[in-house]
Amino acid sequence: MARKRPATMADIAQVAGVSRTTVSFVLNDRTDVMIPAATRDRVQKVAAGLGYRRNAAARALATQSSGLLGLVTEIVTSPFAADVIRGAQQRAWEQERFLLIAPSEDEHAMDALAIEKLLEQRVEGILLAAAWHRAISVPDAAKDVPCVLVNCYDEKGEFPAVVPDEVTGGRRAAAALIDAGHERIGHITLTPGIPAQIGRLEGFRAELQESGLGLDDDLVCLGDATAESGYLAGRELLERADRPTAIFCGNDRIAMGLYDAAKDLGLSIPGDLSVVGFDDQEILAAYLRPKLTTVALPFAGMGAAGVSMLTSLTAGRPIQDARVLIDCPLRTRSSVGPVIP
Amino acid sequence: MARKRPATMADIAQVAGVSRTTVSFVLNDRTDVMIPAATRDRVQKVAAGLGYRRNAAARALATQSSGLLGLVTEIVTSPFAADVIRGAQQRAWEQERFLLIAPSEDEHAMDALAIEKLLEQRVEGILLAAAWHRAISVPDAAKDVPCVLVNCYDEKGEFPAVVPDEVTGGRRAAAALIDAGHERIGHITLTPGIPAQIGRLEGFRAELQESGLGLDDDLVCLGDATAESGYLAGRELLERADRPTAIFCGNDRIAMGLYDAAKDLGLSIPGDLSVVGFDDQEILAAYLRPKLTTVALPFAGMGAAGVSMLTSLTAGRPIQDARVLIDCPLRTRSSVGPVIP
DNA sequence: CTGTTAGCGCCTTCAG
DNA sequence: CTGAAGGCGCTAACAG
Repeated sequence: MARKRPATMADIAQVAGVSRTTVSFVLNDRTDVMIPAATRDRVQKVAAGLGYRRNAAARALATQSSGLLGLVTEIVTSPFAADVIRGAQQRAWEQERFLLIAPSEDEHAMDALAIEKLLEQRVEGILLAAAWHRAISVPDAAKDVPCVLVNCYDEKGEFPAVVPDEVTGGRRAAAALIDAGHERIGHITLTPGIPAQIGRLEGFRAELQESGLGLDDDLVCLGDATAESGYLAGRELLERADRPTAIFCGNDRIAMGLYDAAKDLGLSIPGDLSVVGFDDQEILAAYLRPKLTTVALPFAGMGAAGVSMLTSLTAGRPIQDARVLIDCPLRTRSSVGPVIP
Repeated sequence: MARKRPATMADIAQVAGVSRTTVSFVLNDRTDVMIPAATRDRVQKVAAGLGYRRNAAARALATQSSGLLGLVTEIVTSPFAADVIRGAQQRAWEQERFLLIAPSEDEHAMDALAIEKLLEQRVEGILLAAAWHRAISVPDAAKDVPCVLVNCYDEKGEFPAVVPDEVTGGRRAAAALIDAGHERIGHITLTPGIPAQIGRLEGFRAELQESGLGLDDDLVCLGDATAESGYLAGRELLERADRPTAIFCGNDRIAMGLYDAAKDLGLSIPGDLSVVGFDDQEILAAYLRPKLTTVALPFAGMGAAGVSMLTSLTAGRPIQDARVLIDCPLRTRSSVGPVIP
């Protein structure tokens, strides 16, 4: 292990026989100052020779800017958090910034402690990401730097937020079913009252309305985001004499339960029943048999968008929209088929 | 947005009417120096009043220690990377350190660029995590700080590494099947030659051997880690007159393919065939029907263990084992049943 | 016990 | 074009 003290700019200056200023200029590629190519070259050679590596802390101290971004998220409990991290991380890396992650355990408040720690590191901006689309309360400390909400929003609307476009997602689901010729289409909802449930249903209903079909409220069953509820609601809907030929599920887990219900009733998918889910839970949706057609919740995209907004803000560029809706595209697989009379 | 310059120790000193040293002492809770409770209190009050927040960069510069740990991983391409991050992140947080993540895209060399960037941030140690258990070549730069390998190892064995105990995992799978009374047990391997394939088969074979059953080489089919290969190998094994009553799959994806093969042949699981997988891919294993009994690959645990090793090293404490094996526990679900003659 | 004094490594006016 | 000098916020000897 190399034990020797890392080379500093001063070392380079000494060896190259120039001043620290000159070294700084060439190492930072400052084009505004003219430095003879010869000097420039020599400095660079010496730097490389000494194995010079810039010291981020020193630079941060001097420039008063760390190049760090903070991300607070429920990393320990939510599998979705990982995707947000991935997207945010990737975008941050592209922008030559590092992402500092701090875990949040509090459903309600996005731990103030996490934010505090991030602020000590002098992050230039903070991303608060929720595992599921909802309203959160933001600790005051978050106001000390630009702050963007991901997959959540504050009641007062004080912070810019990037959230999934649930409504359009719902429309997409409906459209897929309508396009396949279905007319009796049911829906199993998520837990009543949460933004995802409201938005998805709203879009779903709107699309049906506009297509002239309309939504029969009788075909809307309340669920609660679990496979269990999907199974139960599925049985209920499918055991009716005039059962729907297609069902839009509030999420993929519900769809999974519905698959089981259909199986138990001897109904085949998509022959007897077409199904559309929501979330596109990686492995689940792709591995159900038949593969589930579903609307994707682009967590990585939201993370990336959040970082972009943040860097705009930290650069002093004001944000265009206070609320960015991220599109939820349809992932067509094999659970939707034509109506078979 | 609070625009005013953050308070510094000097500010506190001035307001509290003491020297910066004193402030530093009380704020760092240094017990080795005796400071009157009164002074201590006053300083703390002033600090709180001013909304003081320590400046990590300044401290890092002064102490020559950043409190940062680096993690290089294939975050963009591998879903497993997320678990390593989760485990590492959590452990790092517990130890009051931040984790800096840098993406690796190179299968072979764990990008030197990522390491370079991490070193610029003066991370105190680096974790190199691979998406699948294998040998990697480590860039020289990694030697500038303590470095631990996760889910991989270097050929020369120069770096401490934490890897899954594939062999014991293979034994666990065999034991589960043996305990259920199976005697004709087959195996569909991973891609031949990789550590996981070798280790799992070795453990599997050893356990069978020791139990007196032994492994019939005829019942070992070569696969390649995909569901496709699982299906094909599955058909081959199951169409035999003396088909095995149980099969251990090199991983969960293979098991999924095997499920399909069994289904196509009209064989029920676990009635006609017992199956054990490997990896415990979250959603997949838990959601296959019937749920898959499998051996877990504890990525989060490896990440956490890696961080612990790293902090030991950075603290100057030499590492006990150069190679730590992380246990792969059996996750018992519903795909293993008794032999039905 | 507390204050004074140097740096840590880098950036940035300001002169020469 | 290049050098000298000061400061970013904090820690750590070393005196008083």
